[in-house]
Amino acid sequence: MSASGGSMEGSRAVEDEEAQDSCCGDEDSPVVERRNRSGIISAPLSKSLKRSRALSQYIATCSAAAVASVANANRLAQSSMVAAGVKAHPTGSQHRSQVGYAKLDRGALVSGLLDSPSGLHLAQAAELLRRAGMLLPVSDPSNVSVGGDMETVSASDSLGSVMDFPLLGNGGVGGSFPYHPGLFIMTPAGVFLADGALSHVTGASEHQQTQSEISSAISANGKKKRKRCGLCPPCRRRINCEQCSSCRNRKTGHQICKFRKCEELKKKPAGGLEVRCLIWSIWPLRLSSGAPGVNVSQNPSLSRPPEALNCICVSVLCV
DNA sequence: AACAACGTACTT
DNA sequence: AAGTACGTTGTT
Repeated sequence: MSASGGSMEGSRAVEDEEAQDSCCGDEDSPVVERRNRSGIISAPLSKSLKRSRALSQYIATCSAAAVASVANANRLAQSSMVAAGVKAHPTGSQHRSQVGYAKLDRGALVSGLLDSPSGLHLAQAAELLRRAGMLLPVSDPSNVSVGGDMETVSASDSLGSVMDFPLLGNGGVGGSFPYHPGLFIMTPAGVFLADGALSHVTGASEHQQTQSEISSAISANGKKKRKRCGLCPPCRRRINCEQCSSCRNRKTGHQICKFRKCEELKKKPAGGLEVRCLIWSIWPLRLSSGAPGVNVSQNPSLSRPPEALNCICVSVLCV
């Protein structure tokens, strides 16, 4: 790149700063004044954002809080389902989509997660799934049938099936992962498992601890303000440029610096809530790496970016 | 579509 | 209460 010019400076500055952050980590290190090439000082954001972690940590170091969050989300999602008049039992098509978890290669997904542009949620999802799979035995075969006759799945059935998501297949000690993909919901606050599937492994205190977080992530009327992701380059930028229109018009505009505007918040919220199903989030990873049984050329819809898709189960939960 | 201004949720 | 910043709406 030999391009130079005034308009490029801003984005280059962001990239430079991002490069710095990514190599040094952004953990709770002492506040050290850092400047990017444009001389912009990095300053702390809110406390909540201080706790952001490097993506790899979401894979390598999983906390018990993740499991607690899952348990709390269970109840919430369950009540949502009840409100929507939806049963937690899988439908026929859902049943078909469950078979075949075990065929998948776990390592490939994990590496894919790490490479994902929306890595945080995917990494969280991966860890969550792995943990849940290790913690729990298959609960109720009549409720969720997994790991059986996967060979009966047709090519057409593979559209939107879970057979491309290895973590759902090899959960660990217990063998096949016992939860229907529709039970997973993703929110800006993380990935959650619905339908009380984990309620028996966590205590009431943990339940209460994260209840407020869940409520924040999924409010009843959907008008809750979204929060910045804290991980994208703009979010990691820590000082206003003081030159963009937002900075210049801060008093009247009430807008964050344009260089700090979260990439996620720039996108339109899907269906009032930014909730996507794990499956669709991981989808492109498997497509790009040659998902077994998936023929993109015969199914053009498969090549759509996951951002444009919302999981069916999410629609049920949020509509 | 980009921008500006305002209302207001949320945080400190 | 004051400051910050997201969501919405009107204007260009």
